Amino acid sequence: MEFHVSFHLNEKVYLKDPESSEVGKQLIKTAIELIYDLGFEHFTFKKLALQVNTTEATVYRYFENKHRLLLYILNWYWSYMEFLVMFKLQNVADPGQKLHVIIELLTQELPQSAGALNYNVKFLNQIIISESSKVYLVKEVGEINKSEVFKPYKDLCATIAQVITEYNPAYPYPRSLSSTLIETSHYQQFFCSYLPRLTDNKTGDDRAFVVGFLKDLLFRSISKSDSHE
Amino acid sequence: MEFHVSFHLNEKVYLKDPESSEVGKQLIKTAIELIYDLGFEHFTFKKLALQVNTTEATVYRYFENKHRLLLYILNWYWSYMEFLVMFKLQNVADPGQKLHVIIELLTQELPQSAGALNYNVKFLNQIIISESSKVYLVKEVGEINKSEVFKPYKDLCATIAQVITEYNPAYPYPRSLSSTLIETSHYQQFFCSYLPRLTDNKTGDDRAFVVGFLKDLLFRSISKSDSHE
DNA sequence: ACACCAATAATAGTATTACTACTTTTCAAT
DNA sequence: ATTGAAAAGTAGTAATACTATTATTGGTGT
Repeated sequence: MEFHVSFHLNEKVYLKDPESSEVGKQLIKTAIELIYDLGFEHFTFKKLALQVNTTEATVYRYFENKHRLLLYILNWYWSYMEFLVMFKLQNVADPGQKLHVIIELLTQELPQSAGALNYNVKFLNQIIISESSKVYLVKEVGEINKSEVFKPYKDLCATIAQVITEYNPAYPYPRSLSSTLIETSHYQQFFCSYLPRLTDNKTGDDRAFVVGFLKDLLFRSISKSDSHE
Repeated sequence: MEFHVSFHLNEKVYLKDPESSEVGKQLIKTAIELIYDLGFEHFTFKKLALQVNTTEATVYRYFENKHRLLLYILNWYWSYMEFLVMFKLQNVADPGQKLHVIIELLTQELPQSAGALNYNVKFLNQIIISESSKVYLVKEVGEINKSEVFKPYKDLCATIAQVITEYNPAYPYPRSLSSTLIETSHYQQFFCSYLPRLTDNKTGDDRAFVVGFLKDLLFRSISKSDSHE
């Protein structure tokens, strides 16, 4: 079965919807490749325009700056991730089982098949891991937040938090634990690759290690046993 | 009692030791103020030179680029934090008590009195929270890591991991948990300030909330009770 | 078919940033 | 005083982040 998913991303992220034109779509696809190749700080609109065989001015008609373009990519990712969570939890009744599925989704590579992605999933995943925190760790975060462009992240976080509360209604930190799981999934994978002494990964399989760590962290935190002291 | 602490930071972080001259010291002190005011992306050597009444070329004689300068500040912070941990654990025997002290240190503001800091501690703390991950979330991380400039972070992480192992020798993720505590301390504080819906903070006191969350996370993770399922 | 208009794209800039090469000054040792 | 090394300043360049202006296209109405 083939199907097509699309989200209407907050219009304030872009100046002109990149989905509305062929060049626009090409820009996103190529941006993902370039950000992966160069890293976000070395990525420029000039290089992007060159790669897509258009001009810098054209790129600026779609996005205010490269930060907004990254935000667009992440909005897409967060929306897609929440969709996947909803979808995969459809017929799972047990909240514990739901949480297992969620951890796998947060850590495993996006399925290339599902959804409507011509995007390179491997690259997209690396971008999520290495660059995502750069969209909010900026001086302008307060201003940016006013335009609701972090809503997909907050929604994803709220969705996970709800399952946590379902599992253990008495747990007092469902949202903080959700955001911690998301962030920890990213930088523990990053650490495994580049600063392994910040982890305990002995195996070769980074993802498997991170899944193990996250599940331990999650289920011990929300277990209904009495407090520790 | 007044005392003076100093660390010999890895020479590969700088081109010329800023501690070796009056201008150098002024550069660090002013850099902390400017990075706090402008955010790291808007901070430039030109602005720094202007503020210190010197020239851009002089700043470049101390640091290869602004990324290295940030790395210097963080090296200083990590070294100082590890010193504080060692110092404060001196007469604490119980590993559980030790971990309480560590969480407080990781989350509370640095004591202005202790050490030899003319640095503005309030600013420094915000920089740690908002900018620290930018020193390793870069394409060049592998290359940078070779010169051992992340050693202070790894050491701090190892020190905390050791206390965790002391508390529960069977716990399989002491290092990952340490790095998670450090990182989580930062961005949960950041989220409390700017994206509060990613947290469960209802009180006004961000730090107290984060301390509570981290202690819960830590002690539930390493409690010796049987596994959850 | 042709003029007209709006949307879209390309050209050609500017200001700032990141960095470098070269020159000048300082200041201690002869 | 003279010299030579270290430190600091001057004056650039190339790249980046944008912007204003000019050209091009493509669809309407007559």
